[in-house]
Amino acid sequence: MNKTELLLEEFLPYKLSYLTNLISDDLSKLYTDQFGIAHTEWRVMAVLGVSSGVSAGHVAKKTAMDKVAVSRAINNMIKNDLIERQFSSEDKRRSELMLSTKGQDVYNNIVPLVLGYENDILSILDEKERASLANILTKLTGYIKE
Amino acid sequence: MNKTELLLEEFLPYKLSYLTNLISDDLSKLYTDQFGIAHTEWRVMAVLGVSSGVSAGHVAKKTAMDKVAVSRAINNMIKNDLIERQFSSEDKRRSELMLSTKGQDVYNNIVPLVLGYENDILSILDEKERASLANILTKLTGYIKE
DNA sequence: CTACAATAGTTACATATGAAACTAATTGCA
DNA sequence: TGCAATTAGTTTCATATGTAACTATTGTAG
Repeated sequence: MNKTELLLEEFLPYKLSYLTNLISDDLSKLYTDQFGIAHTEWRVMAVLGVSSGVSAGHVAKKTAMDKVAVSRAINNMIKNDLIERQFSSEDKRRSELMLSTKGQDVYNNIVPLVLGYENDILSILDEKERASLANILTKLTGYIKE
Repeated sequence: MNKTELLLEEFLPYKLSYLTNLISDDLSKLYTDQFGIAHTEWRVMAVLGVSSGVSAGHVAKKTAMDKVAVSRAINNMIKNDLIERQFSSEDKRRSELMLSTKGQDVYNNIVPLVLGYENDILSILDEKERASLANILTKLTGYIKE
């Protein structure tokens, strides 16, 4: 028996989007208020924190941001001494990005905050629910991406 | 044992946001491409589709949009004959909104499309997983809103 | 009553975002 | 080779969004 009526409160895309926005707002407080890092910049930073030397294109793929947004974030972060960039000697188009000392320091400060936040919200779920959530999100994501 | 390292792929806020964006992009294709309805406008429409005569403020609460966005969407939709507005006789500030005949017609066309989409993506989950997902999202949302 | 606070909605401005066109470098293949 | 197609990243422009200030109306304390 399929639904024929649309109630936002019970509509999965709406519920997902609502929760995502709540979390996203909370998180951005953590890095924007205290470190002046914009949302897009944080995502770039999160990639460079684990994989140094990668290109802007790689960052775009990892963050699911478009290349324009990534380009802007990167140039801004370079201006603010958070990132260092060189261009590959084999392919002068390709950038090689890494966090600067300052960037690494900011990153080291933010990571525990955001992990702490994740930990906090996951605390109302039991072990089984957490696993189930992760599993379901992965399943849905995989399916939608075809 | 808490994590001390941040891997985007395993970070709940990221996973949620990623999936939400995929779904949101798919959905917006359904109403933007075929009906020229913008994302914010669709959310307004979704509220008016089930509760007619409500105010802009009410729509804002239901959709979790801010009042400026709602105001803009409404005025645009009025311009496009999707919505009719009168102002309450008791309180001349408060608007009373309803879908126009055209708006109702567009709504009637979109609802089955978005419900069909929801149905489609939920099809890879079994009954238990669906219930679990709904339950967990509600739990998390409730907790974060305090 | 009157004046001040609160509320509904709009406008203005500043910033963010996305699509498309562009530059520069590299690759591929006739 | 050498020229078209591809790729990495940037710039431009048009649109979207959020914050704060504003208008109009209603509520309320004195």
